[in-house]
Amino acid sequence: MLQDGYAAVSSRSVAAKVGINAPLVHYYFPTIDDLFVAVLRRRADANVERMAEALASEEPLRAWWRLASHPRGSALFVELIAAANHRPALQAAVGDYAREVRRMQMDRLSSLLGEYGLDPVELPPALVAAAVQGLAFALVADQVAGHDTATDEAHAGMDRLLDRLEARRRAGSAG
Amino acid sequence: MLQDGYAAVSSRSVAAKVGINAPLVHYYFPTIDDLFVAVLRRRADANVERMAEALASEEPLRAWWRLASHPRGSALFVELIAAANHRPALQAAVGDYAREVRRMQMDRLSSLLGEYGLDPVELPPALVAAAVQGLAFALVADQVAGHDTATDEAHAGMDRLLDRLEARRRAGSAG
DNA sequence: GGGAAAGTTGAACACGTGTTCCAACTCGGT
DNA sequence: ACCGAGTTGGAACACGTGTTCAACTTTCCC
Repeated sequence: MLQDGYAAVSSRSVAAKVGINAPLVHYYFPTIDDLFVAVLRRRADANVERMAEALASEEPLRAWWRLASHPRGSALFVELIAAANHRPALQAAVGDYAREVRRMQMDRLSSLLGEYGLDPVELPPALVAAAVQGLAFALVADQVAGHDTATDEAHAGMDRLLDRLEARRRAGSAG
Repeated sequence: MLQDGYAAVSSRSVAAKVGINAPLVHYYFPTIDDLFVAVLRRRADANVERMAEALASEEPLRAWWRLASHPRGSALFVELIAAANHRPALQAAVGDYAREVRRMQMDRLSSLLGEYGLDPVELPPALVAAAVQGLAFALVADQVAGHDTATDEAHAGMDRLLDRLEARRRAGSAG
């Protein structure tokens, strides 16, 4: 799926990949949509867990960013989101997942922004959450597509920004 | 394409849409890839122009944001980017376009960040550009997919943030 | 061991796809 | 009138798709 895009996923192609034949994948996943939804759910559940850990960790923002900007993980979600475009069942599942994660992030941010020295009025949680996620997606998407859009610079800039923010939070909690 | 996703675009479907039949679309666009590339280029050229205007306008950041967060425009690009996944020719064209736009944005930002009272060291142009674009994409994508991820809140927050930034720039240029 | 349940397969159906070939048509210029 | 270039349409090819069906094999329980 990461190699050839979601469009290359068919009952026969995945059957060949795992050494069985087509009808058997329909035995386990009656519909191809079911297959996609299962893949999404598996990955989504794992990610919700990891996101919870990240947000509860020592350096929440950095951990969140590391998770969000992880190439393989995000690339798969990009693919699934694209596939969801014309697959209502998958689209609904993606929506559920997006809503859950977004809620987690916003809840945590509401108490976290102050610690990082950010004004929650100037930068509301909904905006920060969407920005972090969107930025990560943009960078990952450009990276996997091979577009040369200064992603290195952006990544480096984000790392430095995180250094400063996490330092500010440490200083605040210490003082 | 916006209704049914890029996967619904076939020689026959577009032929039916314009009241001709399939071989004729191959007469004009020998390959379906050519069709996609043509659509991309048309839209991309228009967008490059609009982006140039936006960046040169009275309130560059707000204009940029308005352009980037425009639902129909961005939704089409989301679709094209997804389609590009397994269409090398289209992918290359998307890359060219992304690179051009990103360069425009970064060039302008390098002289603009200071005017907005932002530190170009703390927030390098590459990061800001990717963030704006990524945020817009995330919001538009969630919106068109119907995911309820507090996009209203995020939009409102961004509007207020832009108000403050543009005000700051006005004040700076006046004083 | 027997029989039921679970698992697995080959063949096929109907369909939509990109694309090609060729015949037909339109239409402007001479 | 006619001819040639540009344009359009019908039919078809080979292919991959989702899915179903009936048959076969394996596994497991009694």
